[in-house]
Amino acid sequence: MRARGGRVTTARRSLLEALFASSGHCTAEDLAAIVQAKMPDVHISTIYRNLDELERLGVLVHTHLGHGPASYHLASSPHGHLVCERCGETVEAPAEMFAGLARSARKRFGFRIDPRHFAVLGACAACVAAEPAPVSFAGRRKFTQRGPGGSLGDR
Amino acid sequence: MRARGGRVTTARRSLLEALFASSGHCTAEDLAAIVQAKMPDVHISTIYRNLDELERLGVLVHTHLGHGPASYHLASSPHGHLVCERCGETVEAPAEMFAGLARSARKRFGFRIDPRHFAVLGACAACVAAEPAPVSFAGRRKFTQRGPGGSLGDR
DNA sequence: GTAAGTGCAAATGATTTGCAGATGT
DNA sequence: ACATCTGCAAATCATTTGCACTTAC
Repeated sequence: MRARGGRVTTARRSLLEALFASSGHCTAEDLAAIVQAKMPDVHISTIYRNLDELERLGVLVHTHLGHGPASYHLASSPHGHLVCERCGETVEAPAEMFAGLARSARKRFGFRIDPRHFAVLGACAACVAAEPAPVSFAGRRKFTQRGPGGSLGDR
Repeated sequence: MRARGGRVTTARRSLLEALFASSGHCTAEDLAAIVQAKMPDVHISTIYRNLDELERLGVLVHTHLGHGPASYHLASSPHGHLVCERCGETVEAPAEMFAGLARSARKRFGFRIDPRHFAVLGACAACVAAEPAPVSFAGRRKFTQRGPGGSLGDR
């Protein structure tokens, strides 16, 4: 099924391997790091170009999990994301959780939602518990995904 | 109620006026344009700093309606957004549309969602109707919000 | 052989930051 | 007076693009 419509280059093959290896939620830079471990000359712009291409082919999708870079993962098993605004914790939300929203969006506005492209932000269980007082949603402050380790085994 | 904790400067007052005048969904640059119409020397960085400040005070919130710049609006009347990936059409989604999602997120993950911060993308009624064949969600391509007119009266 | 793909450097767009000078209280 | 704000220029971060050169087919 590889690269229908284009050429099979080493950079492309390597990018796909990186995607399969690190199942889910890598930034372009994460993937670049993995690919460059074997092929140091593969440039980040090539990564971006191929991610674009693979997305156009429907092989993968990108998602915005918050401020900061986009995350890429294979298109199989469609799911949305819940991301904690405090700690960056990300949980995959199965498509059926969006069924109610999808239905009312369609009914009221004729709108068909795609719950995959942008994450739903909020507060994870741990952060809700650790909260001082229920002051609505004031004190938000920018957070960064991607733990101290940088790429890959992130969290 | 103005600027509790800080000073009342002309730039700040003017920014608030711009926000009240153009009810809802302005980018920082839109707001800068409005402010600069009267005070040409107010710099965009000042706009950003004050938007940050006002958000910290809970006066306004920012939302990401897609790729591209963030939108700011007054914190009153909490609502989410549905944004068409094809044409950029934006509709305000009343909070209760997210009730089902909020409930299942809490039940399954202890997660408390904030439907305001990121928009839910998808396809608006017009674009769904104009669609050739139901090819799932392949052919996405980047879109730009902000119609030809630029700031303000945008749609 | 030739068009598609690549590496690199430079451009882009949105936002942030350092700093010296201006201004609200 | 003096800390807070502001204007400006430069920095940053994620991503894109132009171009000359390689490479898969």
